[in-house]
Amino acid sequence: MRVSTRVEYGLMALVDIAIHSENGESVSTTEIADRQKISQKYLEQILPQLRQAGLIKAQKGLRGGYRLGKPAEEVLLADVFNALDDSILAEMESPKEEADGALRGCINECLWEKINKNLLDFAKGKTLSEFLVECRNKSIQGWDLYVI
Amino acid sequence: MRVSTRVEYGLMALVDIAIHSENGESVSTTEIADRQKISQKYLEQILPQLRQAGLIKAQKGLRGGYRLGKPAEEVLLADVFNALDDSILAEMESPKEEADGALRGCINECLWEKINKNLLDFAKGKTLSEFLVECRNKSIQGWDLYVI
DNA sequence: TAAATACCTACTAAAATGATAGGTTGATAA
DNA sequence: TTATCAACCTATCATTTTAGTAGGTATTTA
Repeated sequence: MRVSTRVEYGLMALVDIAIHSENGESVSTTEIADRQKISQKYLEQILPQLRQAGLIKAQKGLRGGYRLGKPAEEVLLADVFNALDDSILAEMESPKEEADGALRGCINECLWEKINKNLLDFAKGKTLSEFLVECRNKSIQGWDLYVI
Repeated sequence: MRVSTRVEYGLMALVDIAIHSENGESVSTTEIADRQKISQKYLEQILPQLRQAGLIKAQKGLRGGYRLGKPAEEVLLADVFNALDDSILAEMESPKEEADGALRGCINECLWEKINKNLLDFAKGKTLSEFLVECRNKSIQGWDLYVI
């Protein structure tokens, strides 16, 4: 399954922010873009979406930047998906889309709904804090995540 | 999660072929396109891919058409995915793609690999025959699937 | 007041998607 | 033998999505 760079970059930014704001400082897009090798201008479009979803908080002006909007234990992968990509969990809340024919509708009910349910369950059960632990473990194992 | 029309139409065609070739006759693209309200010319691009994957067999010429290439119990959803869409199960066999940075790589390992594994398990466990049963049940419940 | 920062809007190049169109080959039935 | 129907092949195309680039505005702090 393919995932957009928006989601990928958004997740990377979240991890970066979580780790580098632990001292109480805000983390700027410039820092994130430099560390994670992401286009700053592209990030500037992504992070406001995470802010609107309440996942991060912004501080404007000199020495401003981002912090987490809530504890990392409460930031769910599903929230990130919903904030950055309409399609991933599309079937989640939307009333079932009209299928042209009945066989098509049957396929939707029998397959896609189950697949989406599986994905949703996974995404709702995965927190940023869990994810941070896994990343730190990787880092200890010799990865250079630019996070420690 | 979004799915391409190629996969959707391919599945519809497989169900249609399975049901309408039970009497031993081949099923033509014209029939499928008419019954399922799919562009015939578009179907003509999709079905050869299913044939190359061995899921259906083609018979050229007058009174020709398609039949299943193997028993419906052996046709897996995963096979259909692989035949019609490069990206759905992309991570399945391919050697893990190079991630730019280590954090990106970590996200790939910790998240996408698990998500793809879940999807793959589901797709490998779902057979066309199971699917046919579900479709017939729907049909009995009042759906008009043009399949009975 | 200068610098750094988030934020906003518009634009764009490239790729993917969802077809449409026309022609070729092969099998069958009359 | 020939007309017809069928799979098959290749090219083209319009639209949408993706992945950015670019430039400017508003806000905060030192």
